[in-house]
Amino acid sequence: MAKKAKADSDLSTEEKIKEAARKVFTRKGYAATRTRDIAEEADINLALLNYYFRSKGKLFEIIMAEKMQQFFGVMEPMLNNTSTTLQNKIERITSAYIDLITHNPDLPLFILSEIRNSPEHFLKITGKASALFKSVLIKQIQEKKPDRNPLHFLLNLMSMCVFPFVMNPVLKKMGAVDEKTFAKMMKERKKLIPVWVKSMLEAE
Amino acid sequence: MAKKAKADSDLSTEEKIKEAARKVFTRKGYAATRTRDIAEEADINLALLNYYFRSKGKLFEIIMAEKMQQFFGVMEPMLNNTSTTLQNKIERITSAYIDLITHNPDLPLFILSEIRNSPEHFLKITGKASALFKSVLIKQIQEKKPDRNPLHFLLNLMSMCVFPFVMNPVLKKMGAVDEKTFAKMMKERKKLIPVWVKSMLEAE
DNA sequence: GTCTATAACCTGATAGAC
DNA sequence: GTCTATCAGGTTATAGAC
Repeated sequence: MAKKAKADSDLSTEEKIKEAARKVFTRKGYAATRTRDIAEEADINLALLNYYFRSKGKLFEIIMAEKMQQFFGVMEPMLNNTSTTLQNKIERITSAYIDLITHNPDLPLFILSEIRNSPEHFLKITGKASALFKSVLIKQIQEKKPDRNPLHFLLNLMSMCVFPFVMNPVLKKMGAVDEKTFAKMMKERKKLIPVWVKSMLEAE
Repeated sequence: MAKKAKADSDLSTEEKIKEAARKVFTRKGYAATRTRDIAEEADINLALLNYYFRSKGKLFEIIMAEKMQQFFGVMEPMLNNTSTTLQNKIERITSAYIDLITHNPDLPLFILSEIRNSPEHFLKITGKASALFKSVLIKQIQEKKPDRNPLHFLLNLMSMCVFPFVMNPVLKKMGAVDEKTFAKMMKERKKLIPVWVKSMLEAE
């Protein structure tokens, strides 16, 4: 991720196709995407897509795996870090999610809707739950609220970070926010969400 | 909504098609849905779909309008109610959203992803923002936190109610929750979310 | 590796019999 | 109103020339 300044024409054909596929698949979803859209976006001949990736489905699987890693990878480095406080972990996760999705606004809706439809692509995430529940992060939450399912708080954290981006297109079309206001709000939320989560963990 | 016990065979052909369209469209989205899927689900002949609704697109518009009303209608009755406290409004909105989506699990992802793709279907929600910002609900939030954009709190409320349902398929596939646990958690959240929102409004 | 042309298939929609 | 048969158009994928 050091240098992303390369123009499309500097990339190999294969990478140009992948870059175009990332863009089109995440924006429109698998079903609404035509291989022609990808070819056009990549500025290459349609036949080359099949030459490099065999099929639309194969290309999709590659992009999907990549995007799932991106989306779920945010929490991973924080799970078993024993040298940070819970509050610090929450701050880092908040910041990482808001930064990631700010630069990939289509990511959450893509992941969440494609996972629901395609029963094949998450063999890679299956079974990660045990690792989650044995994590340091979960233990730190349980110390604060031993009688409550700790998933509640993880869900709240993710909800408040991710869901506003999912609502953003709707809010815009309602005229409730413009792009500038939304960006400003999400920047504010980097500070606010950790405060809110803390107050939730102390509530009742 | 008094009696939903009618079997499919009791419904008119037109209503059977609409019922099937609700199910298939909300589950798979517009692009991934084939008119043949709907016909099969409705147990009718494919040609009848066009006989009653002219086209796939026309049928979709009907279902979409219905579903948008369902989704955004939840908040409407609370917006300008002058005889309830903020806390009471939050409790009612929470309860209404969780009940609605419990019975229509595919609703949020359907609304949110179809709105992003189709630039035609929300002429009906466009411009509702002014009504929102002039509402009693917003004023009551501003009384509590005058210096903060009140949208933050509405977003938090919706996030915590809606987003867990959107994550549910993922959580299931990870093995993080089973159906029973999830249902139990969402029932708990009816009580918890209002408490959490209250603590957020008093934080800092 | 890249292109053109086309095959093979799928999907929405309709014509016309009943 | 409902059915069968079929058309027209679009989409993925490949064959074959360069």
